[in-house]
Amino acid sequence: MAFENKFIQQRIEKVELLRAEGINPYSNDSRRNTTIVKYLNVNSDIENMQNKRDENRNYTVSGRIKLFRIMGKASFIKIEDESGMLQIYVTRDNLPEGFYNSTFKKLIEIGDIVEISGFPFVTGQGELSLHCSEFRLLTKAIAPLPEKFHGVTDKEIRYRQRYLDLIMNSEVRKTFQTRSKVISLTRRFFEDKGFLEVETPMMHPIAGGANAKPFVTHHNSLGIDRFLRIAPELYLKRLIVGGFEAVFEINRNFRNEGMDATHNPEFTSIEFYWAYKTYKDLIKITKEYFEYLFDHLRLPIMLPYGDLVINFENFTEIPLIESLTTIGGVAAEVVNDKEKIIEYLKSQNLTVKPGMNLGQLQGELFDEFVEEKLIDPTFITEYPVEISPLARRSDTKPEITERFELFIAGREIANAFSELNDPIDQYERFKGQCDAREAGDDEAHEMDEDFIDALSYGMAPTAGQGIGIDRLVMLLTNEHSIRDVLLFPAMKPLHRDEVHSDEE
RNA sequence: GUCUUGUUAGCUCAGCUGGUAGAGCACGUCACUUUUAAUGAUGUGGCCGAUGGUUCGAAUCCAUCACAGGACACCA
Repeated sequence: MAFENKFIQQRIEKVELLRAEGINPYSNDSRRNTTIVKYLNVNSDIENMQNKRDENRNYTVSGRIKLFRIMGKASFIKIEDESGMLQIYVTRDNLPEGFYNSTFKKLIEIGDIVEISGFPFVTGQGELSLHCSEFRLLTKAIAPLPEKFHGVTDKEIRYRQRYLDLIMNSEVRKTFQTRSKVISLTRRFFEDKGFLEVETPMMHPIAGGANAKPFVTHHNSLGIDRFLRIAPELYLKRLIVGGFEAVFEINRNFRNEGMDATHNPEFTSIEFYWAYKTYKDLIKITKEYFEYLFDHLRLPIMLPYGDLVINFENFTEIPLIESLTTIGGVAAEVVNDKEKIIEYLKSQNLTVKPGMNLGQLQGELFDEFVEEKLIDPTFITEYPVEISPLARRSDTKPEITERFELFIAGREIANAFSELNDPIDQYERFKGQCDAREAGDDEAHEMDEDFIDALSYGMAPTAGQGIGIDRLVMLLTNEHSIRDVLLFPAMKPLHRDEVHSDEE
């Protein structure tokens, strides 16, 4: 039941006492005329003044009370707004008769949002503060804040009640400010290159564009199911067919899979498609993009990430097959022989799913022996065609595709390729995926005949790329769980009986 | 999905081999007009995650479940 907690009860009584005194505990007429950081900057000259004060200046600031120190007839409190923290000096004799003793000391407390007017001065301890001459309550908090020193550290509380985390941990706010900047810079970078931002459907009749299981939702008036999109790829390519030559979309994808430190059911990506370009051009623009981000976010080229230091001037390129031997340490005679790969994987105590083709086995070798070793930014190129159902074949080596994935800190950050625009080849590859689906691979692509129709009208040679924004932000903010870069990460419901279940 | 660790006051945490539950902060009362997690005195505050079991007796031992963290498996 709401409000049953005894501390909350106590505070609700204070709300009633305030109302009885004619004070609105949820006032709506804020008169703030500066932020805390501006106040601190504008008044930084006070400490050089003779009395360390200037009673002719007057400012009104607002914020949440974070610390409350009563010392008889005077008090120090600290209030915090989005910009920073400020100390306020409150004395009985500078406030209306009786206010200090009966209202300020009794009914105002940590967590309340207040508005204070007064003049700047520097305390004996040397802290620039505000000498209060007018004190107003703006919003009463009836729930007590967590402990002032340790704050809230319980991850479950931090994720489920993110607002509390944000109140108590100012560095969390910084992470999300950085995230916002990354998205805004990404948008500006591509716009400046002439890309058009577009929005394509989130509800798909066929979930395509990636190997993943979709969420299903239902359209009542049509009486049909729809899939939450797993990727915008096939729609963006239809736009290239339609004549747009450079498009991008920054938004959510949904995948019906497990959750862990690097997976949330909904995640943000940018996908961009660029006509008359190849994956080689994408490598160039990707390097440029990182340079742009690092420049505008003022990040060091030698970026610390956990125990690692990543050198963002050391971008390298290596074909996948080559990486298996030079980085993965797999013998050269093994990597192109299906039977030898199976033998090798088994010798390393790895289970091999039956029925895998050569390309899939090479992918397995890469995942097992190479991926985690790619710390500095590495473009792995030339992917086997079997694991790249939407990518264009190399003109000289038809068994591989013009594709790369970018790895940083042992993790995939981007996936890109010259797009397959041969409608018949695309049709055959979809059919291959359908066979895999029949054989039990529930993440294989489905046939999308409308997309084949689109390609039949001719899509200019095009290169396309997707970048996982969440993982990119993790990297740039030195966070190691995707939940720490999502404001409201997916959590299981606390009480099963409060949610609908289709089990009965 | 598997393994593993955790869940005790609003928050941060103690609680040993089973014997009626503890601290700090917060909150209440008192003192204090330059403090820095202010200080001193004093008091209130608990369905020990849930359900079963073992036992004369369970926060503690056992089982099941829920949620969370970590690792592995799969994926981006």
